Amino acid sequence: MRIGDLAAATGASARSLRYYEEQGLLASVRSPGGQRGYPHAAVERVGLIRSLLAAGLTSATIRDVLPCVADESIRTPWLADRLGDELTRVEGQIADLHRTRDVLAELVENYKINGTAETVLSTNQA
Amino acid sequence: MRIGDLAAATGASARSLRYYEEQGLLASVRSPGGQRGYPHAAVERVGLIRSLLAAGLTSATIRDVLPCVADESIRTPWLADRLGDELTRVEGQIADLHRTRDVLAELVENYKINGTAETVLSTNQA
DNA sequence: CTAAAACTTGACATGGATGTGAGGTTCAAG
DNA sequence: CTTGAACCTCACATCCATGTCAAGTTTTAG
Repeated sequence: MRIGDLAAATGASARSLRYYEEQGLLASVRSPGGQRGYPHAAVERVGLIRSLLAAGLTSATIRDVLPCVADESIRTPWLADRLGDELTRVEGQIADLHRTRDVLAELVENYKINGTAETVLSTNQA
Repeated sequence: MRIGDLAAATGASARSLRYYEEQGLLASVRSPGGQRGYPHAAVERVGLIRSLLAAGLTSATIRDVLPCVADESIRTPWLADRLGDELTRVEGQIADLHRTRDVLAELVENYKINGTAETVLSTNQA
């Protein structure tokens, strides 16, 4: 598939797909004329990339952590640690987000009951 | 308390606190000489602001959504919707993050077992 | 009174992913 | 062959919370 198709299939802009490639996250084979071609599996790959980006991983981190693309498996224990760290970070992020959600829910509640939102708004540490 | 104290108490930089004020998120009373003073409750307030920022709300949104600071209660139904939207968004974000966490966990697992991470890496839609 | 620490405003810099536009090439279809 | 859509590369713009630096003022402690 060509870049436009992949963009349509993933929701990522063509610009972003080129960027992912530039960052070493996504491979493509070029047509004789120089245009990018992607295997069908690229759709999932892009989904993964976007998820990780949305989770706050930086493209450099993703490159380190994501298997292959370029030079397959430089499996250092350092890398394993890295992965673990990111996992921990994301889990913390989820916990924080949970608290934030509760705060928002509380706001919504107070909003409904009286119109004055007597915000208690406790328990948050960024 | 003065800005330095609040910064120390919250982990936010003085720069950020001034920015929050500039954006209408945080109030202060000025000393005769023009320096900012905060009530004790500001600590919690800043915590809340930071949580919401971390959750991806923009400072403009927070201003809209957070009770008072400036003109208390312009309680339009529009605002209630807004709040609800953000709540929904954050909940979606949590769900996505959950999936991402699982993916990361999978990576870590594969990493431990064999050294080759045969990434299946399914089920993600940004 | 004085020096140091803390604060003030203002402006410019940063990062990271993405948008955007120019100017040119390739591809698919008539 | 021709045309228009899709693509290419480069480069600069944007967003938004923060960092950072400069030059000046206020506060606090000695």
